[in-house]
Amino acid sequence: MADRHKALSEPMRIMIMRLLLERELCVCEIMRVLEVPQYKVSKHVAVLKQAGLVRDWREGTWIHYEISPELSAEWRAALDSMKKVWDTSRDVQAVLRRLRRSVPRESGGAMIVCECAK
Amino acid sequence: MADRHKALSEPMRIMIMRLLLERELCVCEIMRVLEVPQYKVSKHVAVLKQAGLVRDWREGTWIHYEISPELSAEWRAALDSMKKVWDTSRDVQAVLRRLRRSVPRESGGAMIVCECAK
DNA sequence: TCTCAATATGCTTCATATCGCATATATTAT
DNA sequence: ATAATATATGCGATATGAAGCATATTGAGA
Repeated sequence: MADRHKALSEPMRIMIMRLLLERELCVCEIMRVLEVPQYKVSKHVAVLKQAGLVRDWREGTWIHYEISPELSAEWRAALDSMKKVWDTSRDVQAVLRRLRRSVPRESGGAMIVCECAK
Repeated sequence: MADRHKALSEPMRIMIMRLLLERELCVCEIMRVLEVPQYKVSKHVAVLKQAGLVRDWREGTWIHYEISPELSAEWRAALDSMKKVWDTSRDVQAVLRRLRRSVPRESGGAMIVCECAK
């Protein structure tokens, strides 16, 4: 139980959870919305999975993540309350806007450019 | 915001928060209910205070802690949801029972015995 | 003022977490 | 089989956090 709270005690993981509360996403989408390197997303998402907060499944070459459908009613309600807390943050709002803009493809840079958000 | 979640990511601090959701308590009551040394309670409670989750005030020689009355409506609701999650834990239930039994005074041991719960 | 109870804090040690980077794995397409 | 994309993972370095113990602070009372 404390493990789940610990998983939720990291800014980037909070962001990821908030995004997944919006809709399921693959790793490359998350990295582009948050503008962070791939290994960070993979690792943080692994912590959330380990805590039983999210679930993943594979579709071809990429992997999707979503809020675990096996969460108890109590946890679902708690996440819903936390969502309202998180949404009072400017940073969270900004990231949600980026998500809704379908994440326009990055031009250059050192980051890998994926094609999953067709 | 992540600081508050971080403050809530520690088992003992979750316990303390749950106790304070029941009623305000002084440090010596908390240490006897949880059966932990004084310095631990002081330190953990300091983290909660630093995160703005609790407030303290002095009454003579002892110091009382309570859930901060300045929390936003969102945070209040979130704590209430978390409370329901926490209450599904056997450990939490056991501690709550100990609290309701007015914390019978410890006989001996290395711990300081306080008199605050007259 | 001296003592004691209640609480806080400084310091060291040990464990855990995160970052950054490189590399490994898996899947699809050629 | 080879190449390329998407994702995961192992490792070293650094940072953060908690435990334990000793000590400091504060207030009440003799």
